[in-house]
Amino acid sequence: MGIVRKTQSLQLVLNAFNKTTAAISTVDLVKDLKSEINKSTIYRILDKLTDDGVLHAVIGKNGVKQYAKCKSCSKKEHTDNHPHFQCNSCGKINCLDISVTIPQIPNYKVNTVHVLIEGECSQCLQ
Amino acid sequence: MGIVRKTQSLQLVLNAFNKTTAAISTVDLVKDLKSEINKSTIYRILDKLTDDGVLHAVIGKNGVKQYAKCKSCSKKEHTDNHPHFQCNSCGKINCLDISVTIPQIPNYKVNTVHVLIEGECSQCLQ
DNA sequence: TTATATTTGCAACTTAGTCGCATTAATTAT
DNA sequence: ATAATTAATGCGACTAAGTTGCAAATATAA
Ligand SMILES: [Zn+2]
Ligand SMILES: [Zn+2]
Ligand SMILES: [Zn+2]
Ligand SMILES: [Zn+2]
Repeated sequence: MGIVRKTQSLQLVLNAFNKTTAAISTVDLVKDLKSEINKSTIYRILDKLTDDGVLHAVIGKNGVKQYAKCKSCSKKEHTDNHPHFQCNSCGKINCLDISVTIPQIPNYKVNTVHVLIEGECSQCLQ
Repeated sequence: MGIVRKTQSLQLVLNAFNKTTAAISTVDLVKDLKSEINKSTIYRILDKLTDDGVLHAVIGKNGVKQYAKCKSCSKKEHTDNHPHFQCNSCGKINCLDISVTIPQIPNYKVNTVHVLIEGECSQCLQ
């Protein structure tokens, strides 16, 4: 159930993600594109792009979902499993290129690990 | 702004958390106590218990907030910083007694690390 | 250009969470 | 024990995020 047709709405959404390396929250995206795209459409496009391995969702520290570009994922699977950093000052989330060691836990079968690091980003530190 | 008076509603909420080691979502708590406590009251009590270091909030994989008992926190600070495990089958979140190594990241000031491990819990593996 | 199937906009809806305010109940003082 | 004080509660109204069905629009294939 991914993207089939190259529509104007799709282009606008993709443009938004090409303007920044940071993740974008659905709410912000809906606000930014309010005059051009209906919110239902935005939600639907984000879902499809996630299915296609173009975007991945990140849950921020307050439980707010944001989306960011994938680097090496496909329709088949999201291989792109990395930690994220969220700044306490500006709120922005960025993907991190470091790897996480998946801990083993007795009696549990570990599947995926979500790591969200909180702090101050390079922009805000200056 | 923590708990000041020992009310019936407070007791009911505390009882709910004493019945299980797992985290409880606000929605479930509101449902379970619907006949006894108004939902506004539940939200307010959860906030206060969090301020008091009795409970801590955990954001689940879908961004849903859940609460779990703290082990060694106080009104002053939540020292209780540990990873959590969420089961893909039953959805339950449990606190983990393992420690996380906080990675250093160039140009960023790291403050807190949230680790959510997804997989199958011991109950569901049987 | 026409036919087709996907995508979109709209409106209505659901659900989580918040807020102000009058009432209730826990605690303190008498 | 009773009254006074003040925190906590219930209620209702509200906001905001996200979802859904369906008719109209638009991208693609024929
Ligand atoms: Zn920042
Ligand atoms: Zn990422
Ligand atoms: Zn389970
Ligand atoms: Zn915990």
